[in-house]
Amino acid sequence: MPQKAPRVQGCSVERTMSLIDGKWKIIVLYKLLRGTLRFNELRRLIPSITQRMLTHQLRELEADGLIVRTVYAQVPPRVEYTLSVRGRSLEPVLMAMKEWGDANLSSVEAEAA
Amino acid sequence: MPQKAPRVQGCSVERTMSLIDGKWKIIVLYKLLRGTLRFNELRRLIPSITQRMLTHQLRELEADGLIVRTVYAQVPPRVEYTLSVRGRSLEPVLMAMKEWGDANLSSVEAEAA
DNA sequence: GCCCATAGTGTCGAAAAGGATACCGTGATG
DNA sequence: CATCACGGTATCCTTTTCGACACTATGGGC
Repeated sequence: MPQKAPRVQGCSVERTMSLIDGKWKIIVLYKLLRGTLRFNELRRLIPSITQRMLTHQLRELEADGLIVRTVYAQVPPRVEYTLSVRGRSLEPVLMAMKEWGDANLSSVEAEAA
Repeated sequence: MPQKAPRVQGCSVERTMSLIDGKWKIIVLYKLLRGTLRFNELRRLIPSITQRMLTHQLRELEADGLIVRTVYAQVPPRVEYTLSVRGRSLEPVLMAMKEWGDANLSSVEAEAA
């Protein structure tokens, strides 16, 4: 691969990781696999995230073209988040993680305890 | 799923992410997919990582049971790192990431620029 | 008039991640 | 005798991450 790295140098795995850095983005993307969600729906699905972090992660995901943010100019504000086509293309990665977690997490915890 | 979460609460994707947090671990695991590597071999494969970070990440991966660290009591120190069985079971996740990166990164960068 | 929900923003500060540099012991090389 | 490579440690520092909390505007319910 030629040295055309614009933001990060390194292999494709390294550059992929730079897009989904932090634990939150993967989780947000995973929750959105099921379909469009509003801001507070995401908050309720990920109880351990704070408002501030969720906002921030959503903005970064939007900037990276992985999700689409739609604002409805209503009296109670309504903002919907959807996976973009590119975001949805991450589905194999997300599903691989979910399946690995389902299959391995309990035993890892038992051994690493 | 019952509330048996020992370290992190949340879904399996969330708990999986807590094991491979940070950009380095995924990359280290990915490099180790090809086979056993020594410390400085890993350093050369991941030029942007510092010694300190590599050491730290390797220790955490070892503590989580994803890699195996073998020390040979030789005069030039020789330490080899190998994926454990559990670490190797992450192969689908790692390969899904690599393939996504290969397929999507250049266009993402073009659009997000 | 006051509190609720929505979808955030702003600020503060702690904690963690990450980088730079120096240092360790050993044996071989020069 | 000085330097090198190996596989790290130790220390210092900056940057980023992340949580807690307060605050915003709007309209509706009480």
